Amino acid sequence: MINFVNDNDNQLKSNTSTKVWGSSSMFGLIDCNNFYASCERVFKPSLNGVPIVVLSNNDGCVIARSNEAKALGIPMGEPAFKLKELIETNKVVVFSSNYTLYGDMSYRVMNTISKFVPDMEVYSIDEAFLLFDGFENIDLKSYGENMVKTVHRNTGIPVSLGMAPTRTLAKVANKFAKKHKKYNGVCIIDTDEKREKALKLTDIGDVWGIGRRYSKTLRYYSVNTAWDFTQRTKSWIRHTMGVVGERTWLELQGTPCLEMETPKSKKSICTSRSFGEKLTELAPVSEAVSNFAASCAEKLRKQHSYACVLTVFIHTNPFATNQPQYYNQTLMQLSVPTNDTTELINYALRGLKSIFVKGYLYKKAGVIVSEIVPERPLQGDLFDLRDREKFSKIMCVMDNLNASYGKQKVKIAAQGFDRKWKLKNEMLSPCYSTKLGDAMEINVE
DNA sequence: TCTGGGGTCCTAGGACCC
DNA sequence: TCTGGGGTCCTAGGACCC
Repeated sequence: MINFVNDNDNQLKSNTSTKVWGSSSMFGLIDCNNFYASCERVFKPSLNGVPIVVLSNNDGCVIARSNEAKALGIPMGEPAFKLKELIETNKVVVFSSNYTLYGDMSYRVMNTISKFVPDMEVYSIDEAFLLFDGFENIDLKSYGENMVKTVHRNTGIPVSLGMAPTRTLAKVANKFAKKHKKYNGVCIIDTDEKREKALKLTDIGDVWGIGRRYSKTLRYYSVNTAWDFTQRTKSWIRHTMGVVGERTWLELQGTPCLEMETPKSKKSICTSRSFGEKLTELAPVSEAVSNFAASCAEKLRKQHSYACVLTVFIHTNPFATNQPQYYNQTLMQLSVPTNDTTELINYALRGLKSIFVKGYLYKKAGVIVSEIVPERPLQGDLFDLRDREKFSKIMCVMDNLNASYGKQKVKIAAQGFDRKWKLKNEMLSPCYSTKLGDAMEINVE
């Protein structure tokens, strides 16, 4: 996702003087506030001011919270069943995740943002890095405020924007923009004074690139804030955290190490799910795995590539410590690179058979395709007996039908109809913005 | 009873070769 | 048969991100 540059010592700039960075090349990080919760709210304005949470697939744990829900102390990632009481007493509104809705809203947000900057990199469903290049004579603060307002007006989604000379600092700035109302949605770090102040107020665990593991280690060495981190020597950081930590260190000093990147096709694609109920027999697991393989194949065709390797894995519920545990996976080299649904299902089922052991309660399975190469004209292989041209045409027809008439209207028999494995989503909202023949206009304000 | 899913990069260690 | 060292490639696992 990210290009690394300036990885050598001579790129290190001195930061001892009070430097005012020019705005010649500033990075921006814009992201949606409480994205999934905000999406649900756009179409149900009656929920303004009401605590909302959105649950992960299978209604497992909390993956998004409105500000009101955060104020109730509902933590991110908390399993839903542990929150039952809190939810009932506080009348928290709960949604199953609706990725069709979020994906479409994301597209609208990104589309609006793209009109404002020469270059952007969509980093995740709810955030994007921006490059402010050639903005020397523009007041970035008011320009940014206008962006934030426009996105909200056009889509109904509130966003925050951080700007700074590096991506890691832009992330820091973004946190301030989100946290404090006085910033009006936009915070800029463009002087050394602001940088120092911001870093002193930033907990080490909140720095982009420093996760739970490293923050624990760092705290042990009395590195508690981002500022403490920058005060250590580069070689100490290198020794403790490797090159990744060193890059973060440089970025926090104001030396960019991470460049904007053009979208690349994925290097691996994974489809996996926990089952709605535990499965003991091969048949329903086969059905699930067929569907996962089909989904991988579809994703491959969408980015016009083939996979050379397919991995299948299955496992029991690791949280059920009183039950016998089993985890296994198998990796297969495909004889010919492919994105053909029928072929990938074949491999996946063969792999599954080789690792499936009867007698366990299976909770989850998945298919991963990797060693992804660009689609290219099909070459005849002496030992390849498959009529690839024919199957390629069939896939094309299938994709087109499913695009016009809805997902899974046409599928392979192995994908089945039982769907014993399918996940729970009992509190799903309608796909407001993408329902067929129901193109929806959003009105806010 | 009930604990997500999909990615990336880096490193250490083993296998193998010369 | 024994010995040493260095390079490369691959893989599994760890760390991080959203």
